[in-house]
Amino acid sequence: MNTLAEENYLKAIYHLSLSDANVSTNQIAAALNTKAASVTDMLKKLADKELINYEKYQGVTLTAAGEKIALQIIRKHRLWEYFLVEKLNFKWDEVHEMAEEMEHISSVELIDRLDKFMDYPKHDPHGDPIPDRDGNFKKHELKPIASLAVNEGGIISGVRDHSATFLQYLEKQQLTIGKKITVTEIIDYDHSMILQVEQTTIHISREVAKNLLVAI
Amino acid sequence: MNTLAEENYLKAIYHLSLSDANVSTNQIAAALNTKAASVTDMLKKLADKELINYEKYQGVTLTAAGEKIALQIIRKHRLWEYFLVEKLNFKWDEVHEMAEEMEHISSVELIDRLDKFMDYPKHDPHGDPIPDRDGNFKKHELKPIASLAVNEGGIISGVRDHSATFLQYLEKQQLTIGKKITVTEIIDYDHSMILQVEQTTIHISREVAKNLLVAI
DNA sequence: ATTTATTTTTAGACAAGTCTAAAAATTTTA
DNA sequence: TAAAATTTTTAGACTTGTCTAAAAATAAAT
Repeated sequence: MNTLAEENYLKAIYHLSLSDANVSTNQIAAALNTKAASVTDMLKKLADKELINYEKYQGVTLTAAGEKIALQIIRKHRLWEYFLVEKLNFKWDEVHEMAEEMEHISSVELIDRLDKFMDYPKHDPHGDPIPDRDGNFKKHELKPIASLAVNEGGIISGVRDHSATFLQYLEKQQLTIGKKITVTEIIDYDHSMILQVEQTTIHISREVAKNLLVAI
Repeated sequence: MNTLAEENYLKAIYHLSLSDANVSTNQIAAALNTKAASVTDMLKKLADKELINYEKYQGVTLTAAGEKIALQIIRKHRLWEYFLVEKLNFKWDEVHEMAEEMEHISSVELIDRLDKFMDYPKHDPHGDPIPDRDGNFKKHELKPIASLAVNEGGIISGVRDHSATFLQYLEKQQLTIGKKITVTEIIDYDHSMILQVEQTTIHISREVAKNLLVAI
């Protein structure tokens, strides 16, 4: 089995790979709040285990084996988040830290039974897709509200920023997963947007619009 | 906070304290499957943190602070075991290893909500009492079936041996928590016992009788 | 196309937790 | 109660994962 640190590296590399095919040492250091030297040490270990493809100074990619492990950890993280929100009534901005611990519980049988217990949810409380036991999931085609034009709209289905402060802001504005929104106006000056959400009108900054995702 | 190793030591010392007031280095080493030298090292650390009372060669006891931590870990272990059996349908002989990992999830809020979710169970699947959030529980007065005389009986309410093989044996014989038993005969030769359990008669060895507990 | 800046790696060190081997303390036995 | 056996502790070493400081490689800029 892999250590906790190894699992966290694989997960970080997976997430970073979504934006950049080749992930750099510094990116990983920033993501894991550690130093580049420590990252280099760990990359050697992961390469020895053939979980990543690594050549000095060239950054890394996950091997098939590494990606499989990363997806299993992400599956566990998201299923536990769903559990915490749907069964234990935590709010969506409270569950990340707990799930960071719970994702390292090793039993596969446990997570499969948890999945069944909750009736095989497809998305976590933030709208992120939950991989099935084989690591498969269909990555939903979401776009930031910032990319919409006036009179376009969609269903709020995910966030780009998972920070508690952003989630709390969305909660307060009732901009939660599943709500239907339409862009009614875009302010030239600062690219802020005015949305129609059910009966109410909400004004959001470009910053928010870039981090809130809708399905068309 | 405490490391995983520290938590495991405190828990082991707590359990060993139930039989012997002063717990020896070797007892701890045996319980944790480690070496006496390693135990000595850890005892120094725990003593520095004032979680145990330790004097060289004299064995250890938990301080109030140490016992509080031990009871919190035991609370978590038993609540997760209950969850695994009652919600995820694991069998009582399958849950120990998983709970050993889950008991180290740190959030207190999480465990309190889990407790509420399951409607505040009083005992885990093996009959062991679950401490409340303040560490309080009433230790049930159980006695081994081996201590009963002919025509005495009681309700099966706990086990002394928690091994999977013993639990599987009990399951197969239908000697499970809650069953009412009566001793109908004790064999002089080997002290084995014949029990009446509902409609059936079961013959158990003295070994089994010593490890199966009843409430009178 | 060199110099400058940035990124990455190497080298050496440290803390936590473990080990083996040997010394010290305690307990048992004769 | 002195020798033998057992238990516990000390001493020194190893592994994992981390760090800082400095060297090497790569990228950017004049």
